[in-house]
Amino acid sequence: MLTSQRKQYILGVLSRDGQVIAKRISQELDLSEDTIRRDLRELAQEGLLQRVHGGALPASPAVANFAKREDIYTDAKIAIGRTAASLIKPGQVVILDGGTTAVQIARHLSPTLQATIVTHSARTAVELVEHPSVEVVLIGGRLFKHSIVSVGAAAIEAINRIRADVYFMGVTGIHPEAGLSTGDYEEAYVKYTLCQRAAETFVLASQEKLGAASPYVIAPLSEVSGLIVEASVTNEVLLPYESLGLSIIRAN
Amino acid sequence: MLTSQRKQYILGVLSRDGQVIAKRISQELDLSEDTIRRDLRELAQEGLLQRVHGGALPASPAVANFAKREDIYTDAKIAIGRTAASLIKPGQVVILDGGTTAVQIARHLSPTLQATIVTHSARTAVELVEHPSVEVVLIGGRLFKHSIVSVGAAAIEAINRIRADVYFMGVTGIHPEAGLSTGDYEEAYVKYTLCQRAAETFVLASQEKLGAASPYVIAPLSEVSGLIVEASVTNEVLLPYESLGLSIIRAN
DNA sequence: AGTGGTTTTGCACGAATTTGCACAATTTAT
DNA sequence: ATAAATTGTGCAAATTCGTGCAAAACCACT
Repeated sequence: MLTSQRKQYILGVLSRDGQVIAKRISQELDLSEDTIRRDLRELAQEGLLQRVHGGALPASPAVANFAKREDIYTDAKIAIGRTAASLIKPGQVVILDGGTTAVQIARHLSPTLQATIVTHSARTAVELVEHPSVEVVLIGGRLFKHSIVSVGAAAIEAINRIRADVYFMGVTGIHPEAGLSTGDYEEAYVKYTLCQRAAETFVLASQEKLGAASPYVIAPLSEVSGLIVEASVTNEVLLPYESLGLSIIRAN
Repeated sequence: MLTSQRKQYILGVLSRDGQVIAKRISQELDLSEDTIRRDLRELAQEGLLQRVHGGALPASPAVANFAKREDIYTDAKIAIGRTAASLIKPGQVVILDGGTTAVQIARHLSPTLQATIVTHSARTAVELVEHPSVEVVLIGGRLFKHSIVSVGAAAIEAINRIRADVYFMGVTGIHPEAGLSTGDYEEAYVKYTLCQRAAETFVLASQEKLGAASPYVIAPLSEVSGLIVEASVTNEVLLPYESLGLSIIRAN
């Protein structure tokens, strides 16, 4: 990777996340922290970012506000997305759901990762076009406009042709007894089918989803392998899920 | 290998990979790094690329992106898009292709139009989410990243389940004898199949496509109903197409 | 063919750049 | 207040760069 590309990458992370953490970049790119720190120093010299202890922030506060405006950019979703992305191993076939958290996963895939990403979300697919080395399989069907995902018989049929290693599922409700649920009937079927076709399923469980239930049940919690939760969730809240045998992955 | 060929090769690598690494090129072509460096220096002098330590990057990534974005908004494409949109009647099943002109069609659909839009372009599908009353059917498959469309066996199979009233086809070449052509092998098959499944096919024929030919043939001109061209095209240029019995629709 | 001039190419060598490590100083967190 | 993390600096190794130079290839013309 060329030096100027690396700087572009850093600026990309900055505009995506609204912040840069030197240590994290060095891990993502497999370079020493010294090198990243040097880059940050130079970029700060050019006025492209503001150096702070531990990393960097956008040069002008206006940029930060812009980045945070959409709800895609909440810290929790970024953290969950990054954590989910880090679970993917080279060569795996991964199913990404629709929704803003899934978009964050797509954005945080290691730029050198070689994998196949299956998605029924046109939004996620468009995001993945930027990634140089992942193969993308798009599931077609009737478009459910609210969340820009394919649903219906055609989608189910296409999904049943796939066998994936892992599925990152987005939901609107996670409840110890009611299980996983969402707000659309067709979408619930699609999510259930995706879950069936993946060896492991992890649920993207931002704070407000825990303990909630939506009208349409996707599957009981026994069908999934674990939850990816934000760091701030208390152990107490997670207890019922742990006792169901789910592995809990904390994002950081 | 001739010097100018080598430079072409370097530019080819640059546009494919988005980067050039001097050492790698010298190994691939079995030449000294000095020679490659000289080439890079000269190409940079001509403004065809941007020299960086270790290799080279596109002349100006910002400019390239900007041009790509700007590309959607040429007057001709807007006019063609608006004209194509006006041809759609309520209740029809319409196939929209990928490409920037198709996006313009999507944007110019009457907001009260009730119709079904079939597309294999994730980009076009996302655009149509804004439209309140059209039903969208997304064709899935392997994602061809260059144009963000689904291709491959899965796409062909899904398309064969459809019967549409009209298909608006985008191409890169329209030639009286060579017929319709495009730059990707798989994409040509998808376009051909879409054409077969539509009662009528109109080709979105911006000025520069007329008389041009690309490597992969989609279909002869006899397979389509007509061309939608921009207003400024001379009658002379259109004569060969009219004599083939194609109806010519002028955008305005 | 031969010849003189130009271009291209590879090599040598010193300069510049990049990168990772050690270490001491500083900041942050517990 | 003490421990942990982060930072800047100096330094050495590796890579890359530019320049000068000579051999080879190519070209135009006789």
